[in-house]
Amino acid sequence: MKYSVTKENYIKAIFHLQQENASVSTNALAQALHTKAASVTDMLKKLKTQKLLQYEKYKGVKLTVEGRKLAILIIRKHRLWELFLVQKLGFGWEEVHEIAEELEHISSKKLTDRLEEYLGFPRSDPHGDPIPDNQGRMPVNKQINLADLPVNTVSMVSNIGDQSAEIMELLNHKNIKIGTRLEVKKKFTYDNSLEIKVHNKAAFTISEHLARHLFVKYE
Amino acid sequence: MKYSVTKENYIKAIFHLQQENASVSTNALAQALHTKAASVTDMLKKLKTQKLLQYEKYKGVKLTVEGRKLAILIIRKHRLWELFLVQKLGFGWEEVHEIAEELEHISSKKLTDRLEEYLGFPRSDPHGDPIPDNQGRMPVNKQINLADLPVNTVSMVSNIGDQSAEIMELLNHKNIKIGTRLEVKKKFTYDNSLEIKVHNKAAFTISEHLARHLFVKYE
DNA sequence: TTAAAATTTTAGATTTACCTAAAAATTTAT
DNA sequence: ATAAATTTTTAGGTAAATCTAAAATTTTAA
Repeated sequence: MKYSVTKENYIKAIFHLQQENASVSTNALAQALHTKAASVTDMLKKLKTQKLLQYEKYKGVKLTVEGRKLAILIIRKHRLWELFLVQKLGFGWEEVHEIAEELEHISSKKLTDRLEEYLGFPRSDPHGDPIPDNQGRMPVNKQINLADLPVNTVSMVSNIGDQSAEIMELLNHKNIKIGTRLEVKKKFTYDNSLEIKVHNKAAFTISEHLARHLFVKYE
Repeated sequence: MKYSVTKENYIKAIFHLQQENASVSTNALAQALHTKAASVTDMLKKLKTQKLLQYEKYKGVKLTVEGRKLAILIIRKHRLWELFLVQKLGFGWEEVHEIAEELEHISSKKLTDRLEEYLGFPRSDPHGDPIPDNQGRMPVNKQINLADLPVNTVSMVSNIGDQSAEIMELLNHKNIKIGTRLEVKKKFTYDNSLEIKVHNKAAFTISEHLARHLFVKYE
């Protein structure tokens, strides 16, 4: 079955918003897709008839097994292309997201599988997100929010929970990227800011807001 | 300026049909794009207002400088991706055309230029077609139709003038591909079939129809 | 618990790319 | 040169994806 780019984007957005099997609201989708609630309602009806999701008026939406499969395939392609752009074409990891948004809709399954092979069957993309295999199995990254990391524990930045240019600017300035090893030295309860230390450089402070968007692995 | 995939396909088709600055007919376009003449007329009006082409009712269509630039960019991307698929991902040269039809619409200019660099600034694609550079300059391949090749002249297959699976099947069977060195041993005026000889294998006969779709370089 | 607020859906339009059928213009062939 | 054939355009309509405005439903909060 072949779906339009628009439909694929709906499915992907629902997948990303659908935490713990909870259903996704029309408004949340409208915001994520930069469109209006009325448009979302229209589209959900169409996607329902295509059995990609379960939808009841006023009750929100959940992906079916079929829908989830499609979402994972799109994410697989997105992440493989991101890694290709960084690893083979020398792009910076902060500039590949936008290009991968287009490449993820290229349909050839053979291309996806060959690309994966060419990249050596990677397990995660340049942002640290896991890459689903060609059976749709997604490796689970045991990671924790930096704000929840105990003090004095060495950890490695494994994920950035936001793709905006703004966070990238800040992280570049602070010299933090995927793979950066750091530990939390102190937590300030006043504003929940954190004092962290990278490698053996001088410690510095980051906001709670930033910490909440950084994920780390440890032990 | 960003154009829809459909519009890009119209521009590309006009470019390919527009020989020697002659204008292209509505019907020819309809056939090339697998659509109807009425739809073509509609679209030509839109593309005219976007200044991509010159169009007068009943007089056919020609690309403007702007339109030609766009066409060449699309062809550049198409051919770079084809080469990438063959050279880096190990695809057969007969299976890449269809995939490149999708990849040629990826918009990032930086991606195109990086891909070109990654491939070592190639001058032609796996079918032997020249790849335009990032200034839109297209190397001219001096090639001749195999049917017009003088007898007993060693030449090299440089281009296949048809992308169909059918011609590929035949060529695979005959063991002919881009780069194959061959010479014409005899021309039969009865049906214009040709006896050709590849390397030092036994000579065999090909139809005029096939010969007309094979292009070679010699001297 | 019911009124106000927020969310969601419906109704009715718009734009893009396409279609068929019929009219208009051009080309070809007698 | 004019009638027939062909090509091209116009007119009017459809489906996909969007919109605004208004109605329906659900949630929240006094």
